[in-house]
Amino acid sequence: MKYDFTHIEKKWQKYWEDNKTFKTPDINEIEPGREKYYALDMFPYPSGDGLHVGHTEGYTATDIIARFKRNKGYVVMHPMGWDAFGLPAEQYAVKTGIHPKIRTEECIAQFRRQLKSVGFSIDWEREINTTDKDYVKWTQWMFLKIYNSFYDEKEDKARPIEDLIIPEGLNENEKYEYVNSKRLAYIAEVPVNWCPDLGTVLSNEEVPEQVEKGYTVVRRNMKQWNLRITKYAERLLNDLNELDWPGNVKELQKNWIGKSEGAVVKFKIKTDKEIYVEVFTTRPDTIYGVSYIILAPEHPLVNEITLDKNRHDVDEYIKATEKKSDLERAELSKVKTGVFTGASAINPVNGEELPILISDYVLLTYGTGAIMGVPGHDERDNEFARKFGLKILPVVVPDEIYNTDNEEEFFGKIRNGEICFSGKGISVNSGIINGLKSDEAISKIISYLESINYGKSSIRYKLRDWIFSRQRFWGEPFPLIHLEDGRIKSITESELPVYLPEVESYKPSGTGESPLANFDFWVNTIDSETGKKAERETNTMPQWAGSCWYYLRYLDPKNKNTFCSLEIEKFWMPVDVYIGGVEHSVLHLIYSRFWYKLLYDLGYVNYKEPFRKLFNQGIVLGEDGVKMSKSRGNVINPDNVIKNFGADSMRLFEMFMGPLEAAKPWSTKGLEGLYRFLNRVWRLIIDENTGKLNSIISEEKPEEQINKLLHKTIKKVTEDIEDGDMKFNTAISYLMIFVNELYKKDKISREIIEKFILLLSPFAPHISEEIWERLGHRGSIQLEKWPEYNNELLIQDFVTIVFQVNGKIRAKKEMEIDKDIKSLEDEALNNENVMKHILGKQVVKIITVKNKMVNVVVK
RNA sequence: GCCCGGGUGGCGGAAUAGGUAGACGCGCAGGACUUAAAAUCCUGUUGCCUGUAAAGGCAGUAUCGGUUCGAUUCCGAUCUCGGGCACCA
Repeated sequence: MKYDFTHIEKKWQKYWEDNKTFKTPDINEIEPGREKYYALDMFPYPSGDGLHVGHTEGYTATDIIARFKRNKGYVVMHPMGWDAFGLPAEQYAVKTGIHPKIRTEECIAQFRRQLKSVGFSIDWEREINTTDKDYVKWTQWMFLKIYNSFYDEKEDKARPIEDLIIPEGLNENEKYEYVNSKRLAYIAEVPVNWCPDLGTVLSNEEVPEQVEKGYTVVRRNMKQWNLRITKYAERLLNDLNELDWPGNVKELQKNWIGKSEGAVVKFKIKTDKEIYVEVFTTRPDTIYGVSYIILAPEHPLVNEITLDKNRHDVDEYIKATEKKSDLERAELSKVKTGVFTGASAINPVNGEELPILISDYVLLTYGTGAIMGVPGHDERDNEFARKFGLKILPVVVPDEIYNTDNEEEFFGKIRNGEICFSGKGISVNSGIINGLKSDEAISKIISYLESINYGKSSIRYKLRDWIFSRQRFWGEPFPLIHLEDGRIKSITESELPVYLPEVESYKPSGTGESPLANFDFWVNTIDSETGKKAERETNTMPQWAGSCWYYLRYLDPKNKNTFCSLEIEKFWMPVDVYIGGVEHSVLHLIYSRFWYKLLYDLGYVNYKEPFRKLFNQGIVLGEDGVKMSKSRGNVINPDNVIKNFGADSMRLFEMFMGPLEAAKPWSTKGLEGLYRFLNRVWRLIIDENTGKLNSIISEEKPEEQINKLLHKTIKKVTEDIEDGDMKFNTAISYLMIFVNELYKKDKISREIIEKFILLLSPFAPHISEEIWERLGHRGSIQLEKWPEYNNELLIQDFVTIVFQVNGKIRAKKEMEIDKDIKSLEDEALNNENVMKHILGKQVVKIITVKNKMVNVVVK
């Protein structure tokens, strides 16, 4: 009987399903003291294209770990679900008039079938779908918790809005406005990325993806819902330290959060009125080198301070800026532009008069939207000053130039714009901070500015609040209503979920509102508390909403009372290993961390961080070495691979291609190699004529040499799975070496074979189950104990000693282990080839490393 | 421009508390089995040179230099590929 992978794989997939082999026990069924392991995959968006080999690569890695941990005695959580809200289903609905829910179900069915065909050890009873009413209910519930919370700066955590202390003396309306201004979800007129083709706004993070697809994105001011993620900037940054994440992802998040420490400084505007402009700077020590002030064109002060004679130019400039998208603003910026407002400001440290300009290289959204121009020590300011002929002053010198003969030359070069020094050094021409190192100068000048009430230290982040609304149909509606008096109110929890209507048209409204705005029957509602007329909020949430917390719902998927019980959450969280694509490094992973921290603040979860260990799988390239794409026709379909070679071969090959994080090309030839390996395993153990065990398998005790190799293999495979590097390629190569060795034997102990099959089983579970059964066992191999290795058996009797002369290898010799240094050296010096190379030369010294090498140094 | 990560045979990739470079697989070449092919099995496979052979020599981990008895591994400079950020003051 040949290795009939199709038959074997179907048989065991059915067995696993019938016997609920991978069912994770309920919390009260778990024996006390048993260790848990939570192996999580980034759940897929079920697209119409079906699963691709990139999905299966990451999922295979997680599955290997999950299966291994079960064998190791852990109670394992290994679930799967669907991130099913999303644009493709909606666009399909616009085209066909079929409700996205229906299309989504079709796609899910396809994905589910495919995932099952790979043999992943998933507990399918925990399957979740972000578009289910039950799931949407809890996403909306969480939104309400966020909406009804504020950030307590003193306690540094979110708290329920009821705890907010409202200042005395406010009238009803002011109270309402005050509370709204503190909510962690708020509506605001903000510049957004509007995509006319899609009829929706996009988050900054989403823009590049859609632009790549050929959609245009423009900048436009719109009222949008925002989440105050910026309140969590510091915690999101600090808590990265405790995570076992790839360094580059931590770095990416760090850059994204973009913390800068510096100061805000007030400059008085030279008029008879008391107006000040505030700037943010990381280098307040350069304040004596300021030669002008620049405001962002949108800065609220611009209109107020502009002189009549400059007004025309300023207005023109603002108009031109408005037309530019962010992208253009950045790109065109190679040549800096700007105009004078005619106004000037006073430098608080020396009374200097400074012209005020506007320029689009200053961004309203960062810092205070205004900067102090220090052209001697900032590249951008330098470029600007040279273009506009503004004065350049040297106020910092590098340590090595300070107080040397080169100082004057350096000053000259700064003044004429030849060089710009943005590093730290020593302050000069700087009044009270002369002679101080930059860091000291910074603290001293800040103290001084504080003392005269003209500035204070300040920390700024690049991270912006999260624009949380989308003008789409296929997303979670906001559980909010608009009353006739214009007020916004959250609906009561008992009314959740607010689900999407059954309609026939999904086209954008054209007004910039969500398609939901088209359906009066859905929009018009009644405030359940007062019975008054109200309209539903028609925006929907972004796709990230559902993926912010799905890993929690798996733990307690059927709970009607809460999204996940606190006790269950405590047992299973945090996630022990989370595998997915690097493209989610800043989007999904920062949003989920934020969301989880918020739930933590409000007492709904037990930990500070959700994902203890993160790993990014690399992409699988096409056979031609470039990214797989339909247009190139180099897409590999897992269905075909499984049909032709089996799921076990595919799993094995995807792990054998190389380290998990690397981008690697697919190779059908390579896949065949792994298929060949499995055939070798099969034929080694099974007699192809009878289907019974091969006659070379004996009940005798294992032979010593092969037993030693087995234990070496156990050690390697165990460590490769456990160490977290996800280098399964080397584990598999050891399994191959072992099989190659077995092929040289004419008798193999059954014990050896059984342990080997256990080692193979996480990688190639179907064939392993089948062989395990044919070896006479009942029940799944998943229930067996993982083999342990015996350290004593790892000790080698012989080692190869290398003999070198002057570092060049001249001979090698097999020698008994642990030979003393003297006998190693004697052996080396007596070696024919060594002698040849030291002949006629003087031996200077001999360097010997026990069990490794002898190096004879000669002159 | 800035930050991060890489450059090892024909290919995917092994091996770094400095100590046998190229494990394992693919491909290729030769052989066995077969009428033949496929499948399978065995042998070889970094390059160059000497040698019938056994064997030996030289070079070699992007390039150049350094430290060392010894460097793919450590240090410096350069080239190059990939990813991220990109006026963040």
